[in-house]
Amino acid sequence: MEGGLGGNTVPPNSMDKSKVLDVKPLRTLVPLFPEASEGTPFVCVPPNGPFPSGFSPFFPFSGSQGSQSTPDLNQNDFNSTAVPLRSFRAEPNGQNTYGSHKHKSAGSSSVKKKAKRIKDSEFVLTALSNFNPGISLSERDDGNRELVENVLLRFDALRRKLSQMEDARESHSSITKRADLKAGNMMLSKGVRTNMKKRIGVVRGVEIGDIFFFRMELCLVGLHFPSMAGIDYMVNKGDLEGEPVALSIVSSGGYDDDAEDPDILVYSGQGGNASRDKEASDQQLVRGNLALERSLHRANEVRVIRGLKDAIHQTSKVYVYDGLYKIQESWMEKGKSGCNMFKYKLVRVPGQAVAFATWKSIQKWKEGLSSRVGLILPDLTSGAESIPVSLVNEVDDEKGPAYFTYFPTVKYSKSFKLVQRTFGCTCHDACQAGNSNCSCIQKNECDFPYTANGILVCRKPMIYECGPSCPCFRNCKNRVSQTGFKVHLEVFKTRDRGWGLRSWDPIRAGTFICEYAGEVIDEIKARQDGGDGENNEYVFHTNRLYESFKWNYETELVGEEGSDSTEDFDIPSPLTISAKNSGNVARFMNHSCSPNVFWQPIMYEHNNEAVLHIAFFAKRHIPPMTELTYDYGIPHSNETESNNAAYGRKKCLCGSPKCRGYFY
DNA sequence: GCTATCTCACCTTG
DNA sequence: CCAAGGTGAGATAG
Repeated sequence: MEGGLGGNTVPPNSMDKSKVLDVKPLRTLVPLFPEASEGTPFVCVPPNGPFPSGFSPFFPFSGSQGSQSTPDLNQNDFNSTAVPLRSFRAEPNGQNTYGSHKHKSAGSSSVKKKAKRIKDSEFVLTALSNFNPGISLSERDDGNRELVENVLLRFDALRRKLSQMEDARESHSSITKRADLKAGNMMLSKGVRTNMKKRIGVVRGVEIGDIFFFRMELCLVGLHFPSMAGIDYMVNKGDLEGEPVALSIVSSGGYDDDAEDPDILVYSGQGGNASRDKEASDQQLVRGNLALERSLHRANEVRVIRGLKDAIHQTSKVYVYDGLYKIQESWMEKGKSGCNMFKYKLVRVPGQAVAFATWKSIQKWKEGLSSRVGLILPDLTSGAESIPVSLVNEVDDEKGPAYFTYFPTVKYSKSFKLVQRTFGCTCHDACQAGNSNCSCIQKNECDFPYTANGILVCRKPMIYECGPSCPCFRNCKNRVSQTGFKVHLEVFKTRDRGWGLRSWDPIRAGTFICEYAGEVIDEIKARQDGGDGENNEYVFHTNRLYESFKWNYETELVGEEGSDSTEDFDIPSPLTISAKNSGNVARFMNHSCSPNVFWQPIMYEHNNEAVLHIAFFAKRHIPPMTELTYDYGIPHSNETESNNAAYGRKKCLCGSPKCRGYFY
């Protein structure tokens, strides 16, 4: 699923590709491509192949009682490492020594220690005293895909909320702005975590190619525990020698360890750095360095997490889980300071899904050092967006989707106006998060809807942005969805679902992706127009039934009263947008029953009229080259019955374990 | 031998 | 560039 670039290029069920056109900028052309009845993106083919690997069978955990038997099918972590480590054998008393905290009672030692640790931060303790993490003790030890995603989702929701609260405070500098650490601490202390048991090799539920944006996230899902240190290891006291074993490393680019080959990593040992009150010194063969040395001899697999600069937020970092490596050799060399440094050469275990290699390729495409295979058009928007959108087909010889006019936003025809006369704010610089006088912020229940770097904090029935009618600066932070998309998108041919949309850049949860552009039409007219069902593609409806999901933070975690409100919102005025003739990249987003993108209504002023837009945001962190999908929803039953033809059911090929089997 | 507490270093983050 | 910051290994004391 994730990071699936390349792979096997099996030609799909072949359609007639002979009617392919010469390639010209799409937006300027009149539609002349085949009838929608042919070459429609939503062909009905039985799903081929099994579910994506790493998806353990669906296992609901929301029931808070601890279901003891976590399904453990093929992911036996010890088997898969295939390295018989003596230190892993049970001790005489049958206990696996390290990390496997004993479940004597709810107040096990580690929990007690945590509680003590945060005792001075009464905010956390009082707010959380009755909190039920919904994760059983056994699930805390050993995770699965569902749990990992759940933990990451909850962490980020909390982190965004804490960021928002920090942003709103008066900015005297003494206040710490480390929402990531605070959120991480709260999660850990309340047991919202998984894979707590330290282990060599595979971590259940974490897939190769998964991305993270904070070191705390690595810790919460059990991939790499130290919040700063680059080497994680464990010392097994049952082992006579008491030798440490390296488990995982984070390569953050702090030391220059660059290799051409993406399967090779030369990693520097830890320590010896000069700091404010310390001279550079020789590295010592202790801690992590010792563990890596021992792991070289034991030949155990080491997880590698590669830290890279985030393409969208230049100042921050992305971490990519790049799978298992083995240490091939180690040596010592003089660093820049003239002191001794340890070096470890790690080689990727063959046969694993690609991850970091994809990133390397993308980097080369961007720098123009290598050309994108299957590239049809470098920019199908012909410059209508500030960032080009590639059109690519690596699968067959179809030369492009049916023609349409590229139009970057939503068009309201004169006869149809969803408008109310309102006015924007009166701020004369950039609207400030804590400014209670800004009327645009007031409309958002006095919460600034975005964090300082433009990430959506919460889903809401409506988000009010500052608009063209507001006198505030154009770079006001409350204009996220109207300043064009920031990720490098690509329209590509999928294997069995027509054309799809994906991104070259890694995308954080809450990132604005694009809006749904097109012509606003009447729902009734839409039904008439869409008479044969096939024409119903490229239409977006707000008034369908959507599967509910939880994305916002849990109110009890930040000490707010009241139970969490539902996130099933109604749109007061239903909106139907047709992108059949003109639209933007959003029209290529396919349906999935486990989508990674959701939509959010946004309103802002234009010529003193409030206009509604539909904006798409990332539901979770999305690795590069992962298809972007959202839930198309289900038409209300009276419509499906009376208008079955217009809302033709299509077989769903999303492949998720929760697949409903069809979509509309 | 065990635990509680302290100190320090760690490829952090904005 | 810097300072606040969480974690856990290791040291020390009881």
